[in-house]
Amino acid sequence: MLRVYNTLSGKKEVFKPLCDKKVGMYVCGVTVYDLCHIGHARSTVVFDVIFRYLRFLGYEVTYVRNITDVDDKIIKKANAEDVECEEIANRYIREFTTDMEALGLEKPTHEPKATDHIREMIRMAERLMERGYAYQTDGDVFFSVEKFAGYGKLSKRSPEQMRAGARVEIDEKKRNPLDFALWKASKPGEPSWDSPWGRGRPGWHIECSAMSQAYLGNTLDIHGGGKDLIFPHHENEITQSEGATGKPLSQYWVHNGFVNINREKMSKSLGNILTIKEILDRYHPEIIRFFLLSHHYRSPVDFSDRNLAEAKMSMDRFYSTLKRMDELEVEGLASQGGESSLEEGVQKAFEGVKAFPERFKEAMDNDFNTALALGHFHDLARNLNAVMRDEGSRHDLPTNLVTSARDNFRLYGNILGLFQCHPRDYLEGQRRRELSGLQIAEDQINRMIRERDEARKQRDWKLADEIRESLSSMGIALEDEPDGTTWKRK
RNA sequence: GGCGGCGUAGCCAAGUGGGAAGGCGACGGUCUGCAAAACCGUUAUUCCCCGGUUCAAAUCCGGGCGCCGCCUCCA
Repeated sequence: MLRVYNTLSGKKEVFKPLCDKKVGMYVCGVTVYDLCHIGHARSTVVFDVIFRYLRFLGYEVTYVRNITDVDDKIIKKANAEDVECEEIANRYIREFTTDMEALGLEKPTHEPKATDHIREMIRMAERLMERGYAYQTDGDVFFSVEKFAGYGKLSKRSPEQMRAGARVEIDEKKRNPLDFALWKASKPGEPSWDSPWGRGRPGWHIECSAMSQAYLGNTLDIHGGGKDLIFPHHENEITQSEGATGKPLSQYWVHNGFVNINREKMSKSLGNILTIKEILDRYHPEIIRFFLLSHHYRSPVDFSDRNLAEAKMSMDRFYSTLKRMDELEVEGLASQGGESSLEEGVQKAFEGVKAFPERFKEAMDNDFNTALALGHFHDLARNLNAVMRDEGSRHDLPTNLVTSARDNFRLYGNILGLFQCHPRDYLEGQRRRELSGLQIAEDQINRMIRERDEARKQRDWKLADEIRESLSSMGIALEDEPDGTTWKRK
């Protein structure tokens, strides 16, 4: 039974969609004015995993992730480069799509752009005018916060509290400083659309209210996004949507925590923004996913070389285990073994493999505890390594042990977007990334490995060790395996 | 100032009423020409501090200390 932490109630609640087996999920996507960073990666990976897990549970999920393509920052950038807003938006939509594919994210069911739904936004603003929640000043339309009784219920603060510490700019056109724009009169040089209030463009929050309604109806099952969106964005969405429809906007509100860089908040002003592209240059996408998923989605995570190196080590270990299993499958195994006659270690591995699906599910059912789920993968790998390590008897392992273990990695790994590569491709992909930071070319490494092999055949251990030491000083570590010597970056 | 969250081993990190998961590191061992990898073992009598509730608290309540986020169209 799945339980989900709901920001609205501040508690974990049993997940029960409105409509039996169907789930409507809306997640706030990106504003396309710049390259995406590791924080966007976290949010999209977290909701990608939630999407996959819900489908695994048998739900038919409609997942909507919007693209904000009309916004102050886009306009600013377009003016700076003296191009159309559309050009900026399209450029960064392309980059965003490339990044998402690289991270192995599934495509949402719908990815609507704000500019394709202006009509719905105008209609919602009109409705709010009709119902007395909104007012017009010149060409602007504002939502009147004090008309909506529940204002502050998501972010847990009252309008009085907010006014006390208000840092919002005083806008002469607003009746109350906390009121927010549904529609903005456009200035020259800005994109604009016809509306009952003259040429203008939508406010930020209205796009999500209008698009979630267009694709998923009045009440969603899950509405998600980064923690920073709780206020004001999601608070305002609730206010608008519920003001317009009289129905709850979403049953469950899910928010992911932030990514810090070396314990500092990532921000433009600190200049420590790490883009997804920069990280992908150095780490295999599954390492990034593993790193993100080894923390609970609501906790902050700290991105640092040390922490990423740790994630890499874990992934290397998993793929070494997978590689060993693949080799065994190719080399051939004993046929189905009767479980009763097996030795203790094999018995234990068998039990681990059989218990895995239940353990995995239990972890994920508890508010998507991916960190615990990954712990179970570690247990699985350790048990398997233990029985595969003995060269003499490992070919006596029962086929069904190895195949069901492999299935666990493939099937449950898929929910996390991990362990989906061929081990060779993973190891080589990561190695290629690491080589680019070193002073040595791959063929030179291979040449030195051959020389060392020759020396070892002659039992010239001194020369062999010198070559190994020489490579080591260049950051290359060697591993002698039964079928030859491989290398990796230290 | 208001609101919210966090503090678990040298480090990373689960656990939210009754066993302190898992990983990294370290140390000892098996294996190896020596290594590495892999495996085995050891590594938190105790969960920031002080009180309280309870048969029982890392977990609930009160107070303190420390860190962080939001209150700015930042995921």
